Amino acid sequence: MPPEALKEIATPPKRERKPQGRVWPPLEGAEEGNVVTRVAPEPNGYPTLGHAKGLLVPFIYARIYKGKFLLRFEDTNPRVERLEFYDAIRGEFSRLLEAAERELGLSPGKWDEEIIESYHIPKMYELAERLIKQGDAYVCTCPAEKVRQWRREGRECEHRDQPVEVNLELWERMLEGDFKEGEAHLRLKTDMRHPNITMRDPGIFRIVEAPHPIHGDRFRVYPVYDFSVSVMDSLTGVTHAFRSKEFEPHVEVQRTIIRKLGLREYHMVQFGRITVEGIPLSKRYIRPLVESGILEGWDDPRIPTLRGLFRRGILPEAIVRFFHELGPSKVDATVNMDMLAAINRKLLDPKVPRYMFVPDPVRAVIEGIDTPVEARVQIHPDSKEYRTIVVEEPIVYISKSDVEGLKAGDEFRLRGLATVRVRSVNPDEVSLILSQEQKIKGVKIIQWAPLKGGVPARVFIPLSPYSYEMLGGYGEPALAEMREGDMAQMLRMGFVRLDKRKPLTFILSHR
RNA sequence: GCUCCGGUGGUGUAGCCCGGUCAAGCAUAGGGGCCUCUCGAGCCCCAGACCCGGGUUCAAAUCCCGGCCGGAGCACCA
Repeated sequence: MPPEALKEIATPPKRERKPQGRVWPPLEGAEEGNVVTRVAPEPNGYPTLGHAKGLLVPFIYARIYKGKFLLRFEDTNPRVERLEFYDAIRGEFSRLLEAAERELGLSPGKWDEEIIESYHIPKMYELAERLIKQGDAYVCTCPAEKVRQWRREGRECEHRDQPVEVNLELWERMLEGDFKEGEAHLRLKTDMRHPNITMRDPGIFRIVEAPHPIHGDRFRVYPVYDFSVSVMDSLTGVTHAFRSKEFEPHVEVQRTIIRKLGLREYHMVQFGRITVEGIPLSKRYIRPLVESGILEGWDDPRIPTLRGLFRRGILPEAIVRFFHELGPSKVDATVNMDMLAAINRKLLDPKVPRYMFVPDPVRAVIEGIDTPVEARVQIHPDSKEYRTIVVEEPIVYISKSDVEGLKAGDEFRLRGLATVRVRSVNPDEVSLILSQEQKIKGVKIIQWAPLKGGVPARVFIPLSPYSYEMLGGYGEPALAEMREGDMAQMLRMGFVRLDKRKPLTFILSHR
């Protein structure tokens, strides 16, 4: 019997491991090559982690099935939309998609086409007219309050049965500007007693008297969400329209619109929203914090806007990996930053240089060391490259937290410089003496900075949207050569991104 | 209240549609060990879950019924 066979008998049970890596569930009705998906953000703010899911889920499916992916701006509520947000969305989405191509091999890492919904408003007017002529839509001039109440009660108002000619004329007048905002809207005629209240003659066009960021005052009648998505998705060839699940009750409305217009149908897929443990994701909560100055801005590293995350040093690649692993689940997920951090760390760890930074510095005088002396520190544990630090005087900074608990006789090593023994500890100065035996193994190794040449720096530690900690101290001279945006690991502290050079300020990404 | 959707280890997910191969996979967090002139990293190991109750079946995480719990929506916003 060959030894391998024996071994098999001896240790049989080990089951084959299933293939690693996340495999996404198949998309209903999808076939390779015929899938078209889209992301449809409203340019009304800076995109957040929540938007990243809305971007990545349809993108990933589009690429899995070698289909098309569209970016469509849903800019049909001019009151809240601003030009700067179109660009912010383009910019942040691009970084994510490029990262998706690099990380997951989903190519091409960009959208295939950009559509701005507001340019299609004239087409939507035509369709509205068609609905009116078919008797499927009517102009209602009831006040909002009454409509709300009657919808709830399932009552039909007097406008519902107006003749087509009257509706046509009222519609014309809406377009012409005979009505003010709120005075008239076009409603789809469905069923005022439908169990799903959103289905009770939903409004499909309304008047908005606010300048549009692109078109100014060209339009005053705008389609309502349910109408514009349905029409746009159908007209642009979308096969699978993704939405976070709060839109679920609208599926029926949208399907009805499509059918009444005789347009092409498509799949509607819902996915769950994500919440970051304790951190507000929605603009509603973030905005007041920004406006009150509690946050530095929409790119504050304490909030999960994409720009905030990037500024904090979370790589777009990490965000992409994160959502790829989360999958398209319909369950609302509460995630903690630990997961994102863990992914980011794995990306950063192999390629980011190491530096020494001493927060809360305390002077340490070393007896018995000949200065000047050159310390050699490894730039990265896996590399053979070293950096030298010139120590001109026998005095270095070490961190207060390392000093605490030290007592005479304790031994530790100043990384790359010397192994030392404690002679005495005073509140603002530690007295050290060079150890006889310069051992490295078995002793605690700590970071330090030279008294002369040490670079003042600080590290911003995000704690919550409302709080942070700022650690000041000295770092090794090489910190002065870093460029804004560079990533590094501060030894025994964590990964940081250089936020700005004057004063030298790092942001702690995570440990 | 009404409509819809979900409930798999501490957390997030895979599996469920097409019952068996699930003594349930992966990740993260937790515990232990090893390695390392940093570490909360890496490597190895350990522990940890199918909401409850019925039913169908030789067989149920998977199908059916009931319950419980959770989420979303109920705007002339998206």
